[in-house]
Amino acid sequence: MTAAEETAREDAPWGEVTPEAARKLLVAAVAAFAERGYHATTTRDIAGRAGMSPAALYIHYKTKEELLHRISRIGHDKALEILQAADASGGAPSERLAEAVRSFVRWHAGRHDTARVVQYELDALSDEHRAEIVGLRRRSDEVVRDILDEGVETGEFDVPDVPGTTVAVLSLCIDVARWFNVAGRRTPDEVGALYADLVLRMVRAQK
Amino acid sequence: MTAAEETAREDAPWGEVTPEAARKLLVAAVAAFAERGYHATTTRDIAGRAGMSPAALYIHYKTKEELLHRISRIGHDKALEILQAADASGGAPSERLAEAVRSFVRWHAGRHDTARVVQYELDALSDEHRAEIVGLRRRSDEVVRDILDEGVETGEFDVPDVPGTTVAVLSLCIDVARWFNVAGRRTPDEVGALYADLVLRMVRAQK
DNA sequence: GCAGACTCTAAGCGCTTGCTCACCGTCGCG
DNA sequence: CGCGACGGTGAGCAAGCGCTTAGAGTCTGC
Repeated sequence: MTAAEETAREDAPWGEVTPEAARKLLVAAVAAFAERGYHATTTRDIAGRAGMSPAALYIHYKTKEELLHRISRIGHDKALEILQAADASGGAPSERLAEAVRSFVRWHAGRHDTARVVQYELDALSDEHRAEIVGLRRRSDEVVRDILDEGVETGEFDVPDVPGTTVAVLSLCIDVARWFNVAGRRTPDEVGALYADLVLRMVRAQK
Repeated sequence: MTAAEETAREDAPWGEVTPEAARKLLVAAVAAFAERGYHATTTRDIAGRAGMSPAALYIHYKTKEELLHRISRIGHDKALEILQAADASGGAPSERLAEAVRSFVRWHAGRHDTARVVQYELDALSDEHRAEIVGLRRRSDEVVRDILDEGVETGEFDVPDVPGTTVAVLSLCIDVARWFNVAGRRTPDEVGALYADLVLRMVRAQK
């Protein structure tokens, strides 16, 4: 992939899904799952939104659950990538923590339809697929926990309970996908900034 | 209702639901909805868990959605009551905020099956029922926002964005229902104490 | 001791669901 | 030009869904 193609792929969220018909179906499924939930969405609904017949879905995906799995997998990869990028950005633990929260929240707000499916439809996955996804989530956990540990070590943070605070920070960010509303007053950037500040207060970061 | 009956009702979560068969069906529905979600749960599943035939459900409830509505209504009443009780307990804003978070979180952890249904199945309600529930949620919002406002006024809190912080505090508490696991290491009391501390840090409460 | 109300069941109706299959148009290629 | 591969459709199947109905058992009040 050239640099230009890579940039285009970053800008177009589902650029890695080909051919185009498969991507159209997947985008339609994200919208439907986010709006009504996985179980309340029918294959006819997905195909209809994509402007295709119900049978077309089964040319590109074996089952409806495979569609959910592909969405969940790509979304979790993206979420982990965001946290890792923030961690790799360098700087003091407090800077990296703030950047992690800011960008993680921005994604959950800006792509709240995708995030809602990714975060709240785990139970609908098959046992194998769920196990795979849970592994990715554990790695996201570790990125945040490691930053907190570092900050405690340098004395920058005052956190008596690192595992508990890790859960709370991630929970706070993830739940943005549930309540965020495009019609609301705040932009994803604003929510990201607010939440980064709140989390720095939680760990009592010393500048 | 005598004081003794009131106490008994408090201890038994669904004590206000009568007759017993209706309560058994409702308890079964809470378990099933929490485990698999509203749409993935069948009326046969609910009746089976209650040890009854599918038709029995329709003697006590007009539809499956009415069952969800009763659960949601009772749960939201309880949630609001918890927050109001904390607010009415007197004391400084920081004490009332801590008590509100502590008891609200304790409920979301201890009754995480009920809370999960109450907080995450709103979309499955009919338009009228959802509107009623949304009204209750707004009142819960107001309790927390008022405490924050008071604390800012007395100078006890340092909160630049009260509406945003209100959303964050409630979101943090509510999401406990999603991740809390009985098999996990923490008790509801412990999570409540941890979260009360984290929230006091978020508002930079001065003792 | 029996009428009537109440609670529950067995059976099943009409419909929707996830998914399949026989078939068809449109390409690239020898 | 003929032909196989590919990506699509219309129709429909088996299963499961929410919910209904006819009738049976039980309990209460007179």
